[in-house]
Amino acid sequence: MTPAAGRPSPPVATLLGRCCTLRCLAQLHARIVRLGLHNHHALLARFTAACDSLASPSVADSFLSALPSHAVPPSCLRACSRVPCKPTGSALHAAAIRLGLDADLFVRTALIQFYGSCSSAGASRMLFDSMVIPSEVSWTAIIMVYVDCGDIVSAREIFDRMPHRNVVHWNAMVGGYVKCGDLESARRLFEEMPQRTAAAHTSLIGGYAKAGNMQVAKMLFDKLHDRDVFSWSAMISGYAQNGYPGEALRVFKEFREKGICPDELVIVALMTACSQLGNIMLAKWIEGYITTYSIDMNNAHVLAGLINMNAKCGNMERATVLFESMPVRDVFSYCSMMQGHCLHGSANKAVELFTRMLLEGLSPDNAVFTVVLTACNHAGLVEEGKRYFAMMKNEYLIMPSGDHYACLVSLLGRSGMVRDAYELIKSMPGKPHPGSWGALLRGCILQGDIELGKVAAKKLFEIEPDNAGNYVTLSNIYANIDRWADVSEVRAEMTGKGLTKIAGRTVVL
DNA sequence: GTAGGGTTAG
Repeated sequence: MTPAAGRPSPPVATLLGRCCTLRCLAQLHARIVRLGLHNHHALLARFTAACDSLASPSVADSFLSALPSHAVPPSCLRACSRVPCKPTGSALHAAAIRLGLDADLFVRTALIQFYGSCSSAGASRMLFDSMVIPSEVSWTAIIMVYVDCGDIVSAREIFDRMPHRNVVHWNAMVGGYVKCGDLESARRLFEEMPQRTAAAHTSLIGGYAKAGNMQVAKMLFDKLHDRDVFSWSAMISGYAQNGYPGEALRVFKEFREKGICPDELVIVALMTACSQLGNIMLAKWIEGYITTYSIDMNNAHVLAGLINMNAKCGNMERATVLFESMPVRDVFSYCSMMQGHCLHGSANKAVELFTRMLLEGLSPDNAVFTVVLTACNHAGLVEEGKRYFAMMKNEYLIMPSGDHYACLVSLLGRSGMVRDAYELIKSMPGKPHPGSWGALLRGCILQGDIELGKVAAKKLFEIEPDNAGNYVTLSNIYANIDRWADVSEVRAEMTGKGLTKIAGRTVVL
């Protein structure tokens, strides 16, 4: 019995299922060819599935000539769409034409998706238009191509001229409106649906949640009876995203009572809520919960969430273990770690991490600079603070925001350099920033610079006329040096404007 | 053998 005619050698087939690196895939490919199994259908299906899961256009490319089969182009094209890799995808297209496979429905649909993924909606459309009878999936593909490139009008035109629409088409169109932020149209189309699916329902919930409208999101959720893990996670993350961690937790509790198996996204949403609460017991419980349900801890979102949650909840040891275990650290994980150190009084460690991040060749973004400047401020590192501020502007070409300025002003002010801080504020472009003037005022109080403090306070009265706290702060400055006449004057001005100090709020000097 | 919904950090 020749190998090609016989059953595939079990080891190869089994190994393909387990294959998780390109190197392994290449070795298996060599073995397939050596054993003459490259025309074996079942084996090819496994091979292309492995190509698919590894999203490897280069593998697809190099194996193309050796594997002329119907099964290859669609899965390889999917790999090219995911990256996306236009040269290889186009080469596959050419090969498909050469092999006479380009009219195949699966190949054609994969090509429509591929050109869409590399922003060539026009090419997708030409391929679609030349189809005699597009499959249902081809219709979805062309709608999604237009949705993804933001051309909702063309998507709708296609949708309207469809001879037959199935639920997936409706879902895609409703989801398209949600994606482009047109909730009105999404809602209208949703109401027109012959069957309102959980998928369309969940799209809408996500859209309203993203727009910050949790009332409508909740109303839609209450109406949805066949809730699945998607709809629950949309609600939990909606509440968490909008700063209602308590509500998020409440919904999660309800979710648990239903006995539905959580997935990575539910966990990510839950961790967002926990980070806001800073509840270390809850954080520990969540990690246990993750293990119970075999959630993928190596999932980038899960890992980032875990690091962030532990850092925010004060478990820096755990956060550090997770951070160091990452095969490749990114800007986000660095940012979470730096923030955690900053929050828990180890500003110097945050600054150390920043320098390590630069050594690793990562490019800090504006959020990272906010954290590192905050850290310098906490630790009183004047020289470093000035240096990073200049680095941000000159090396990374990031325009400093009001918050960046406020950090540096605060740092200078607290270190006795109130006049420098004042010069810095005066050099700020744009509208006067209350945070920076407030930081200057606090610096003046610390340094006992009454004259400059008055300037800062006056400026704050101007830009925040309704903020009673500024008046209180200025009157406290006078009170500290026994200038009671000035205290009464400021108080009188404040009450004259109808402002009263908010009960329970104290300004810590 | 293909398609549609929910994704973290400031």
